[in-house]
Order: sequence, then structure tokens, then C-alpha cells
Amino acid sequence: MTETVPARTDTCATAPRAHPRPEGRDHYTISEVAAHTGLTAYTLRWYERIGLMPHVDRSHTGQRRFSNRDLDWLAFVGKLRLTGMPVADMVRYAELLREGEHTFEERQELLESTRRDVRARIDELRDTLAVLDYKIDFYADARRASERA
Amino acid sequence: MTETVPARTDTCATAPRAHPRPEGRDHYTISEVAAHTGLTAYTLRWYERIGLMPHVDRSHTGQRRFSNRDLDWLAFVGKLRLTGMPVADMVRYAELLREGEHTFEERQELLESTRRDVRARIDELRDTLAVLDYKIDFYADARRASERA
DNA sequence: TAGGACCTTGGAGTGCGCTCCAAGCAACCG
DNA sequence: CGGTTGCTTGGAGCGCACTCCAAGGTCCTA
Repeated sequence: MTETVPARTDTCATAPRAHPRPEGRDHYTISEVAAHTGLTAYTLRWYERIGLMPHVDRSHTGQRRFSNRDLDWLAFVGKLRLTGMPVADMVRYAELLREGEHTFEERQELLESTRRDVRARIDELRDTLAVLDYKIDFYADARRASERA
Repeated sequence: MTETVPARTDTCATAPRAHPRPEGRDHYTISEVAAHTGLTAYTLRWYERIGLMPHVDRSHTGQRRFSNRDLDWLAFVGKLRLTGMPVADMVRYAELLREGEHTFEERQELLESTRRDVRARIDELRDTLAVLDYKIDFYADARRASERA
């Protein structure tokens, strides 16, 4: 919501979906979402409390009814979490989404800075991998040598 | 220490060094090490307390004198930290080092499992990068479209 | 109609990885 | 000589991201 650009919208960006949604429906209870995402119901409510989750639809009696869009958003949040982005920054992004189209630029910048962070992180990990490989080789060599002895 | 295999030892594995050591000496005070590593003196003492740092040499009056080997170890610990490895696991590795050669196998396994984790982490981050790229494109397109209008 | 899932708010608790302090004293540097 | 740096132990505090609970209620399904 808050986004109005033909056909594509921001919150449903993960094009091909790994795990199909639990069912073909478009509304899920909190426990279904918990099971699907691996988050607890507590955490889902907490996400909503702190503004990380856009307001979730309610049934006529007040129970949460998560939509596919909500699941998409949660999947995206999951990705951001993997990058180590602090929750506060994700909340900021969620706010920008709520504020409408005039925040496009800021959103783009935020994503680009995140992208830079992720790239840097990948590079760091690659360095680490090299070190690990070096050490693992060392142990492999040492053990081969001791077997020969 | 604890390791006795010709020429190469485990703790000095990061072959070409990015930043040369503060000075050509082989002993450094705690504050020199703090400056060099970006860790605080508190953290360095804490590392020693919890067994993440092998016992550091002392001057005749009891002050810590970090060696180049210690700096190598700290650099390695820094790498491991980047992988998100819990401190407790690093402590475990340090214990294995102290226990001597008969722990070679376990050390190798630990490193290999870490390597798998790092690889998985890199893959996750690459996925995330793809999502970010997709979204950034979306914003770029949207803004180009609005400029044309 | 029973039992389980769900609702609310506010606040407390947890685990991790630091981060810092107190206090009293030794050592080093200009 | 004075000021900075260092030493020790044990413990407290912090920020983050959850994680969970209380309590009193409503809703849904078998």
C-alpha cells in the first residue's frame, strides 16, 4: 500500500517464490504466519508494535488476517535481517513506504547504501573464507604428514 | 604455541598482511594493541579472562607484552567474529590449540564446519543482493517514468 | 459447549558481546 | 617528580533483538 505504480509494486519484489504459500488463500492467522516464517506470534505482534509491519488487516472481530503482501514484506524483512541491518533502519524504511511516493528517492538511497553494505560484507566473508581454506589446508597437510611418518 | 609442525604454524595464517605491524618490534603494550586492532583494552583483557586469548607474555613487572603471534591470533579472531561465530565457539577452538597436536582433527572439523557456514552466509547475502537490485531497479524505473511525465 | 487460538497493553526477562568501573597499587616517561 | 599507563578481581551496566507473561476477555471448531 501507499505505492501506486503500474503493475509492479515494491513490497512484492521477490519474483520467483521458493516456498509456495501455505494455501491459496490471501489471509492467514497469526499462527499460520508464524509457522510459515519461523517467527513466533510474539515477534509478529512485536513487529507490528514497533512499526516494522504495516498495519495488518483484522477480521470483523479483531483478529489479525495477514495477506500475501504481508508475507512478502516479512520475507523481505527476513532478507534485511540477514544483512545485519538494525531493526530501527528497517522501521525507517517501513515508514517511508507508508509516507507515499514522495519518499521514492530516500528509499532508493537507503537500499543502495544497504547494497553497498552487503557487498562489503560479502567481500569480508570471502577474505575469511580464504583464511579458513589456508588453515584447513594446513591441518590436512599436517595430518597427511603424520600418517606418512 | 602448543603447535609443533615444521616452519608453518597455525596461528600465523593470514599470509600477506594488509597493515604492517605498528613497529618492527615483537612486543606491544595493551594500548598499542588496542590502537592497532580497534578493540579496547577492556576487551583485550576480557578475551584473556574468558580464554579466547592464549596467555599473553608479561614483562618482568607483570605488564602484558603482546607478541606478533598474538596479533595474528587477534586478526584471526576478528575474521571469525565477522562470520558471526559465537565467542564460545572461538574459545573452544582456542582450547583445542592449547591442548596440543592430538586435537588436530577436531580443529580441522571445526574450521570446516565454519567454512560451510560462511559459504551459506555468502549465498544468503547474494540472494539478498539480488532482491536489493530488483528493488533498486524498481525505484530507478519509477523515477525515470515520473521524470518523463 | 468445551477447549484452544486469538485479542489487548505494558512491562519484565534473556542471552550475547561487550564495556566500564572501583580501588589500590606498580611502572614508565619526560 | 608527576602524570599517564598499566596491573588485579569481581561485578555491574548496556544495547540489541527478541521472548514471554499477565490478565481478562472474545472467537472458532469439533
